[in-house]
Amino acid sequence: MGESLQTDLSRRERQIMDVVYRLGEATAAEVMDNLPEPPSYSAVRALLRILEDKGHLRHDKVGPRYVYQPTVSADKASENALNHVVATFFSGSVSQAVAALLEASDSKLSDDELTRLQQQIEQAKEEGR
Amino acid sequence: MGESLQTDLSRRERQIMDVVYRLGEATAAEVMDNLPEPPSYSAVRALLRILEDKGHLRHDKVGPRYVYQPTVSADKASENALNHVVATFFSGSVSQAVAALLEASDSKLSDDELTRLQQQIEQAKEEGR
DNA sequence: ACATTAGTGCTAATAAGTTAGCACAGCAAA
DNA sequence: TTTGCTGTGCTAACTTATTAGCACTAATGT
Repeated sequence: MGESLQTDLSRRERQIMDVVYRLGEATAAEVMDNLPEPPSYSAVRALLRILEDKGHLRHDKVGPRYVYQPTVSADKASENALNHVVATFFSGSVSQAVAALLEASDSKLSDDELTRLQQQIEQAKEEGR
Repeated sequence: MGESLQTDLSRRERQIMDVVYRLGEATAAEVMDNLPEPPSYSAVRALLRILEDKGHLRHDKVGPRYVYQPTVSADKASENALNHVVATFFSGSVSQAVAALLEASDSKLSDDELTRLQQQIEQAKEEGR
């Protein structure tokens, strides 16, 4: 088990999980507002319940309304998502994926960020010994 | 328009596109072999035709059979996929995403690969001025 | 030429996903 | 309390996705 999100979920369910991860946690109304081709409020609520049934979400009741959160931490989920992309498009090569990430968005990365990355890589090297 | 793959496609359609991207190109039989919970051959062919109708795939006829390829290059598609993950899980921060990539798989990255990455970052810095 | 094999196209049935809309519960303001 | 607002639960319709199965075509070997 592992990368269920990519494989198990229907179109809408995935869209909703994406929104919840983007926001960290979200109410039905917030989810709806952040959905492409927004469906009805009722539809969103139904989907949220289904996702909870399937174990992907849980909710706290805060005030009168439900606030949904992922059951799988953002860390794990992002790791799964990245692994999936790496496997699908980069033959499992993390370094190629990183290269693509840098290339696709070189203008967006500040000098500071690049320097920070270099430090992280340096660190990874040291830990590797 | 842009990141349609993440948003537009149904579960099976997405699975199939993933397989085609993993393999670069594929026949119906190859797609079927690489699908989770493999559906019938007939089902796969139907889906391939639908994906072609929607403009995500095209085929060459090689010998008696069709070989399907993505209409969107792997480069573009991977860029879209990465951007989507970055937006969903890392608030748009490429550097955070790279960090996660390095961390999740530090054991898998060789010293050589890390060095190569550092060079790429160095290059990105220079291009940025 | 003929039979056989391996492929595709298509249509109709089934299954799954999605939606709308009504019923009910809680809370706040009059 | 009663009214109105904002939320949820649920069921039944509906739409879309998925599947099976049969008809057809092209290539291959005899």
